[in-house]
Amino acid sequence: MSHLAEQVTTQTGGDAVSRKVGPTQAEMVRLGLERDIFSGKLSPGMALEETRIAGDYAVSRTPVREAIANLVQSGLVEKVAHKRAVVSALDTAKLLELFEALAELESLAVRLACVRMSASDKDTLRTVHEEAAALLASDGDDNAYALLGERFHQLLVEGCRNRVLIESTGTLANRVYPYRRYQVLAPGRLQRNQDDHDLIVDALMTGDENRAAEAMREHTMEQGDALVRFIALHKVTYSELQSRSAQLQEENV
Amino acid sequence: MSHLAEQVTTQTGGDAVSRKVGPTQAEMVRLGLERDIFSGKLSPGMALEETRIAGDYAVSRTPVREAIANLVQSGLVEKVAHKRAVVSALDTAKLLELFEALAELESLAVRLACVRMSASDKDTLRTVHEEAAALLASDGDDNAYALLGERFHQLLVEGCRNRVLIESTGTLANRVYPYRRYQVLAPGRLQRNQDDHDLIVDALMTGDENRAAEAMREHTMEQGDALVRFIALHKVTYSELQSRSAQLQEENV
DNA sequence: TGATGACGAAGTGTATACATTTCTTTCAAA
DNA sequence: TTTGAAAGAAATGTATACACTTCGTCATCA
Repeated sequence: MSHLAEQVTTQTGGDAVSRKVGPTQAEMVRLGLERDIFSGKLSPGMALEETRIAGDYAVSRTPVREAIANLVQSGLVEKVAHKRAVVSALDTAKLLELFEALAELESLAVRLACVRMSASDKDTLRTVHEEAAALLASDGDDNAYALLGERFHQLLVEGCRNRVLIESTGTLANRVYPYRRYQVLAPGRLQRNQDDHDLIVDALMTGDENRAAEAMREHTMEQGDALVRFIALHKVTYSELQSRSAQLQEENV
Repeated sequence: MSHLAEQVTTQTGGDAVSRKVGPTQAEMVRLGLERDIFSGKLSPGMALEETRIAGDYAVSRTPVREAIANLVQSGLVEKVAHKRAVVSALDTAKLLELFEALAELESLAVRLACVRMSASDKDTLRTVHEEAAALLASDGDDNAYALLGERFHQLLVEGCRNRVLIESTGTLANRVYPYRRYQVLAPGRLQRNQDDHDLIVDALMTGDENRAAEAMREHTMEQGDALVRFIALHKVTYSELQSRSAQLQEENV
């Protein structure tokens, strides 16, 4: 369910003494497809052909179909009967609605976290935040900074201590994830991001739940607006990225 | 996704020759299982045996497995590899978390609906509310009142005009639905419910979004608390209901 | 030339057979 | 009597074959 890296064990056929137990084939395919969607190897709008995927993963169509069915329910893939499944392609309006909902959920989670987070968890959060600040100041690796940012968000949301809310937030976050990679190019975004986090941490430490919730909502909504603006401005580039990803997958057969 | 009747469009209609086109077998099985879960014919904790279900619906195990996979992702059913799928059985803690999240989502939806609902939609809402009041005053059918109540909630949530939020709210509502039927027995609940709705409608019509949102949250949270209290008090009865449901299904083969 | 309908290819939906795992029962030993 | 393990039964996971639908292509006709 998470977009974080997950290992996919590739088992070459004909292994006589292979370990029987372990992840299901369908599970492995699902994780693989999820990763490809998050990484952009499968761009929004691209079709998922069961036969091809079955070939890629050296399994039959049955587990592939099961994997796709799961992705459909999680919102990452869309499908209608007798037609090919496609990676969910969100128009601008839907994308904004998604961000609005996500912003409200995250805001709510932070409000609850303000009261429910343990002192040690707050310490961990502050540590992560300061590490990110140091990394940004030293002009470090963007990817490393992104990972810290994800950990920051995860700690924050999990602080609400409500498994259902955590799950719902995660689902929505996953649905916007395939689009987020398009906005890392925007200039000054990282510093702006860090400043937002600063506000959130400050309010959280003060115990001001209203301010923390408001900061969180504005933070996420700003990300959504920025993304939509970026896509609107770079419509052509976006289409190019899609087709290029399609070619890439073509070659990887 | 909703517990309400779902219509699937059939393309080639109207010809005398019975052409097998339309809803997929897997879709039909999914809807059937969903209905059985909502109606209580399949109680939380009960196992879903693929072979038996396949027999009941006169299909093979393949569409049954697909249907179950969907239900798993929607949270209505839980499953681990190589073990039987079971209808999600929520403990008291999880149930409270579910209601907390649902209450917040519905509260948020109502807050947005306060501003975004059209005048005609507000009129419809008021009409439904008044019909319910009349039905309750005349000591009418409980089932009819429940249906009006669902329509009331649906109108309210859809008033937020955010498809993602509507979908998320619906998903959570579905997950608590199998448990809601256990609380209709509580005395005075209907009148209390109607009073709550009164507060919500009043605040909504006034345009007081804060008051409307607060009324909605308290309304849902109260339902959750009442349900948890009821289950705690009637633990034995609850178990009896479960086993009796199991027997019922046994006979319906 | 353009529209239309039929044909073939490709892909999805389902049934069935087989493989693997888990559950159950039985029997033996402490 | 109780515990434990092993064999059989039952259920799930996967592969494969086939049926039905959709889509692209091309031939036919206005």
